[in-house]
Amino acid sequence: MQPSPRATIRDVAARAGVSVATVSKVINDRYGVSEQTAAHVREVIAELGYEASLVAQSLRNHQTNVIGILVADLEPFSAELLKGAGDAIRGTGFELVVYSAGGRVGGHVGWEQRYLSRLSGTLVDGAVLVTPTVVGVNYGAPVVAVDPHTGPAGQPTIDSDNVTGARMATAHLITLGHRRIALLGGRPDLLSAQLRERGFRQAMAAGGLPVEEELVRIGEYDPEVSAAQARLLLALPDRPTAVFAGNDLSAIATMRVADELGLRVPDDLSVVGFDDIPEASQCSPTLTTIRQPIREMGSRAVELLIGLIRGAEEPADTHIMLPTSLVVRNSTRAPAGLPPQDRSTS
Amino acid sequence: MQPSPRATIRDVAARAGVSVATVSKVINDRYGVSEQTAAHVREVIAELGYEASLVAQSLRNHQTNVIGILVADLEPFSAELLKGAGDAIRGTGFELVVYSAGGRVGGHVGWEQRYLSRLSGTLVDGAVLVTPTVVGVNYGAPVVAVDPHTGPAGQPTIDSDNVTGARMATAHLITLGHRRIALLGGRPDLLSAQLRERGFRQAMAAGGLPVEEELVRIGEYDPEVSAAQARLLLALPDRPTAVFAGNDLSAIATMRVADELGLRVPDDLSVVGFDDIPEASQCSPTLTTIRQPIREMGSRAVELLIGLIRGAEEPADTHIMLPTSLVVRNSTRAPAGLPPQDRSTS
DNA sequence: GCTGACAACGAAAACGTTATCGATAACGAT
DNA sequence: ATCGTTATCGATAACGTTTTCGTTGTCAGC
Repeated sequence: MQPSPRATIRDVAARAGVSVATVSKVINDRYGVSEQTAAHVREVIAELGYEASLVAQSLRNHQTNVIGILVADLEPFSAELLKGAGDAIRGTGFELVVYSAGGRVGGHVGWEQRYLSRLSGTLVDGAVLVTPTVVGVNYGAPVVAVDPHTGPAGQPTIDSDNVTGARMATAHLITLGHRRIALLGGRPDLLSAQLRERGFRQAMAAGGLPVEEELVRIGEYDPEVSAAQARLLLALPDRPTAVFAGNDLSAIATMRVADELGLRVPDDLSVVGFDDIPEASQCSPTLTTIRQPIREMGSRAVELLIGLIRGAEEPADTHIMLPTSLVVRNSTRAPAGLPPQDRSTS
Repeated sequence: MQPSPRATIRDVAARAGVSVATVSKVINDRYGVSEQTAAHVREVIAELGYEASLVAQSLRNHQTNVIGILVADLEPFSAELLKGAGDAIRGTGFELVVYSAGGRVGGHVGWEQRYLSRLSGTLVDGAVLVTPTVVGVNYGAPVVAVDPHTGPAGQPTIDSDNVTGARMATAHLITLGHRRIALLGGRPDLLSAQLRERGFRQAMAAGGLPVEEELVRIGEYDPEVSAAQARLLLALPDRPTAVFAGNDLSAIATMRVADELGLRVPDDLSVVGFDDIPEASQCSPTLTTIRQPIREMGSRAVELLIGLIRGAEEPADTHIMLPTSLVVRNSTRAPAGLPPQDRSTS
């Protein structure tokens, strides 16, 4: 017993003894059909288990009620962002489809364009681009960028306050009494990495501390690369007493390296991360970090996008910047020899 | 300068001086058009930047070339599975759309049905269900289940060898010399949790060890719940020297609790997990665990599904079971007082 | 009993494709 | 010249909707 090949609007019309136009009106709550017949049609619809074909509707209406979200890879940050996007989309009548480039982006600028040209206007009504390498391109469909590589220009953008966050992280370490503070930066081509480095330097300057370039490394936001750099840092003759890592993944990798080398966190080394991904509160020791409201960034992105799709005339350079905050956990402490002082800075 | 409203096949036909039928044939490499005109049409297509409307094609062809993957939530396991699915789908001509229930499933049996009825036959050609609560339902479109709650029945299914995995994990601990071994099980309604408990009991029996029911707890695969249970376990007067956790998330939570209580892993407590999610090799200490080939499970699922969509007549009870393996890292050791022995069991 | 207004409904075009099938032309064989 | 064959191409119906607009019926008001 194979299932009957799916009822169409014509089947419903025939069965209810009305025209397809009437059925359509009932479905869409359009004016011009008596409550009596409407009720009857609804009965038949339920009886047949009819559901309108999204494909046909899309063709007719020139919109698919689907929005796409493009990510380079599904690391914890993207996954968290997806959750936020998923939260925001519920109840809006839109569906969310996720495209992952599967991590094979590899510094390839413009990966998102390949996807979007195929998709836009035919499969999705708009898209959220996560960490796009290119902004300002006209894709023929609304697009909002989250945490883009390049500065906000031409496209609505969402990110968090990277500069202030980095400043808070560094100030926290300085307040604890650290003086030799290393920076394990992100990928230099990413705007967020540049901003975090800027915040770091600002805080160091404000604290009257010189930035020793020897202690500024590039971890590329990647656990492997960061681990290698951490190994170098901690092998230095006059090694840093604290590390500010560009993201939590790097920070966790750093803590692991410290552990391998017999250094205890936070006793021998303080570590601060950035992002506050779920793992930050799970690992041991739990990680002091800068919280980005990742989920909210996801939510706001789809809300903004849906607004654009519905025709809202946002200025092209809308830029939503969400606040960051310091979350103090167990990976930071005053350096050996100093009594612990202030623990709250934010 | 707004973008011209997207070229249609008719525009191409007009510009190239041929009929739409001919253009269609060129696009789909159908027989019946001379190489000359084909070349010319291709030129015009490039010139206009024409891309066929996926929506119109879907309506006409009764297939969307999209497959859906439904997950309850985006925890690390699902995310990893998605990557595998993404790998497998590249180059097949299918697109992958991800639906996440956003974690609000909450033991609600049948959440997947709501989604699928709207989707199948209209937005997707088939679907992969991750950890579905219901199997054997006819959705009118091909479906394959990954790691289902209930036993394999009526639907092609993919999972890993949970029983053997759990047996290996437990045997590893027994070989190290542990005798008081606790089980921090998963959600009792999940088949995988039941099978892992079975494997645990088999290994204990094989080792001649009694299972003390006091040491068998339910962690529900959830970090919070597991942490609470771990606290109880480790506060026991005669506390276990080793814990076999139902998944890595629980194992990591257990290690954190141990840390809080001043117990050192692996010196004072050995911990084994299950899954081998990326975090398992990142945390400190790194986690001894049972590796499930999660990505491969994702790949195999979409391969199987695409086969079904293409008309392959798989028997409805196809059941692919992938092997598990023991990965020994730094969270296990012989109990205090005993010299370390065998470290390799697999 | 007419007219006008209004509510309820349906016929048909359109959205952008693809498949079928008939039309035309070219050409070799009879 | 006629026929059959083959290669190339185009007109058209269909896929399942929505929307426009015309048709019909009803009824109040004169």
